[in-house]
Amino acid sequence: MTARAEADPGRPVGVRSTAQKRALAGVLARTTTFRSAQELHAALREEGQRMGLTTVYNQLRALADAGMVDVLQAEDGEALYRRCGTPSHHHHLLCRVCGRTVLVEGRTVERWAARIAAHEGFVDVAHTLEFTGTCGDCSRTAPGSSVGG
Amino acid sequence: MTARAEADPGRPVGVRSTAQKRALAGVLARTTTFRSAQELHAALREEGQRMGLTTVYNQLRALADAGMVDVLQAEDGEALYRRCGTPSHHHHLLCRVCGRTVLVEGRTVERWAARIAAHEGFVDVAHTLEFTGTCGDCSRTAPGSSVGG
DNA sequence: GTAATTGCAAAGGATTTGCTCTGGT
DNA sequence: ACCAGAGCAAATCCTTTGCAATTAC
Repeated sequence: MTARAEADPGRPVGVRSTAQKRALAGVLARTTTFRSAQELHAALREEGQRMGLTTVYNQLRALADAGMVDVLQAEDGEALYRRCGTPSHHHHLLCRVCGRTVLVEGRTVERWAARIAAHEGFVDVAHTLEFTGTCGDCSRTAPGSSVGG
Repeated sequence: MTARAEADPGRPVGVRSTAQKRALAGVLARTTTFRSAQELHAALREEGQRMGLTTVYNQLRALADAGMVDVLQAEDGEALYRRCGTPSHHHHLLCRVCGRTVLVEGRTVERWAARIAAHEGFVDVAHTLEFTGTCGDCSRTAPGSSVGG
């Protein structure tokens, strides 16, 4: 999905403030890379937080719905989350080795999508666009993978 | 994924010809829409073929690796397959109601991806781009879903 | 006090793996 | 005969659901 439900960023999700919500928000605030629900859960546990996996999933979904975190699908299908810094719609270039991400502003696809939709008579068109590659640091460090052939 | 392993289309995958491979090839040949491994398996079973789910997955993966079928991820994460008609890299606009797909030639993204990769110092950059919407027929038939708000 | 939240346990669903039997060549 | 390939059963993995205990307000 692309542009989704909008919400006022900065306002807590849900009606009550709990230690779990705060803890998760804390980890997300301190993290700059995309992390899976499982990783976040593990991280929370490591720092001594009492936190259930279910709650992590619940919270993450709520945060995603509220537009407060970005969600992307890793190549293996796992969902990765990160706090959303840019409110506008955008995409990411993800390093498959170190997980580093670069923001990619995507005015181009947006327009393209709209044009195609109109041309084909489709409505409610959403798009998924993700880039995965090996960043400069990692391609120098890690061997292997070059262009096929 | 973008450019993948290349193979000679038209040549059977694997060394031996089996009834299962032929049956799967048959269904794929007769189908114009993307279908999940599970659906293909069910279809094969219905027409009386003796076919195991495992085999469907194995074959599908082999065919995908050989570039003989297109694979795309549905919104719910399920993988969908269809025989590949166009050898060149392309994308799809998928109707989330009836499953109809429209081919989208994507020279644009290709170039864009290359430019971004170069600019950010990434190598081996692949991309995933999918469009989902409701096609004209379905938006007329099925109610609901209009632009959010 | 009351309902939102938490989170364990179990379910669910796609895909893979272990391993043995079958069948193509 | 020999090994690629078929396929059942069980295992994985991520994610969701049921539901009772907890706790913010």
